[in-house]
Amino acid sequence: MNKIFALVDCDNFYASCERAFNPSLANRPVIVLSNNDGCVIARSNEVKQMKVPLGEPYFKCRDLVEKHNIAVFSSNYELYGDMSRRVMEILAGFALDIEIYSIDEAFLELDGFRHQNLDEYAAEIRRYVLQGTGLPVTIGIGSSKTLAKVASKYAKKNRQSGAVFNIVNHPDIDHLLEGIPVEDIWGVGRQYDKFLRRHGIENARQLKYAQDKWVKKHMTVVGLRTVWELRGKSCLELDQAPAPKKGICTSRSFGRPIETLAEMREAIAEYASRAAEKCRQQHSAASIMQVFLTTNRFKEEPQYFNCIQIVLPTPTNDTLELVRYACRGIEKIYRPNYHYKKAGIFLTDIVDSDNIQLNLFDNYPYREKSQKLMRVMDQLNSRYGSKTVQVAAAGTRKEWAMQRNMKSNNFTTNWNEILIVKA
DNA sequence: TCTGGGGTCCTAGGACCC
DNA sequence: TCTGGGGTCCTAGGACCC
Repeated sequence: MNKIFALVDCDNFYASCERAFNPSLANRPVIVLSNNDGCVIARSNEVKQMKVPLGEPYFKCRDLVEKHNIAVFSSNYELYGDMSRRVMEILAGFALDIEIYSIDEAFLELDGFRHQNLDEYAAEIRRYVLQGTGLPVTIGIGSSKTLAKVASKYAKKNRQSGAVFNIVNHPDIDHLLEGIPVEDIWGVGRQYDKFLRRHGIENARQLKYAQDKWVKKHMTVVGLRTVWELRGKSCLELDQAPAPKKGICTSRSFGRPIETLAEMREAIAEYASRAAEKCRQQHSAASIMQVFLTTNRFKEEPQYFNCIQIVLPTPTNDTLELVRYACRGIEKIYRPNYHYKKAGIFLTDIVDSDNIQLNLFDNYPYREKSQKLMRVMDQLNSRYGSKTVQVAAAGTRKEWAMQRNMKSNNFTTNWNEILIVKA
């Protein structure tokens, strides 16, 4: 029997999160910017209609912002992360199996509910999420994850048909697929779009009936799975317990160019401690650390990029240890007289932290003590907000830190910033 | 002035082994 | 002239996702 998947997708997630706590935005166009207030990464429907593309540099749409009185926000990941958690909690109550696919999307397996009216069931999910969080969602239902994605895309593009679209028993799926351009299919990016169009495949229906052999040859087994999924044959299982990450990256552009080693050391210490935190969160330890820095490639000035790989004597997730190696690394690749734009840390060769092979010549005498310290640090930061406790090497003034001049409050995670309702 | 950040999977080809 | 056959592991690069 065919499976049944639902894709629940929050509408304009970041923009909607801002709206949820600010009723005056209800009828005002909203955009949310990337780190450093660089690019537009979320747009309310009004802004989408103005044809502001995703990823547009902010400075290029300033005029439009002014003209249409668009509300602009720096990204507030603490808020979005917490709102996401709330949405997922509600969704988990509606299905036996759920895959949290991204911050604003989840797949539900609805096989067990096939005897119900799925459209009504989905509408009910939607009402609950809206009531519980203030966030609108769109739900697509299909017999494979790819078709569920297609259905949700269709619902978003054809608003008049509602925020729920069920493709499972659609009388003429092929006709519907004909109206879906290939680049709208999950798994078809820019390159494959160009390639397919060169070969006369322009919509989902044409891809659905492409030859298996040809697809596999040019789009690997990944592409072939997409094609089979379009045919309604489910090839992608629900992934309920995501594996720990195999690489952990923390990198950011600076609020202003860095021109001294001292500041660069601070920044890299901060990124290293953030990477260590992420590592501990998933109970991992890293065997290799890469440290990199770069100038601004958009500017016509001397360019420099470099990267150094450090093999750690013993796999570790210890902030103090990682910060020490990171600083040593950056000192080796730092060259004076450049304007640096960005730096970062990449941890790889990740292993389970409960299962670390200690080095016979382990030169870190405080390992056990330090682990206790890390636990306390993590607890404090989780309870009182991130960076309540941090390493001194990361500095205190941080004039290089990213700019978030238009950030909203952390309404749900910080008592001091909670929403106040006036009588 | 101003251009984000963090991941996954697959394949081809080279090194190396017996 | 002729120069095996079959593996595995690793890496770089290319595609994709949000």
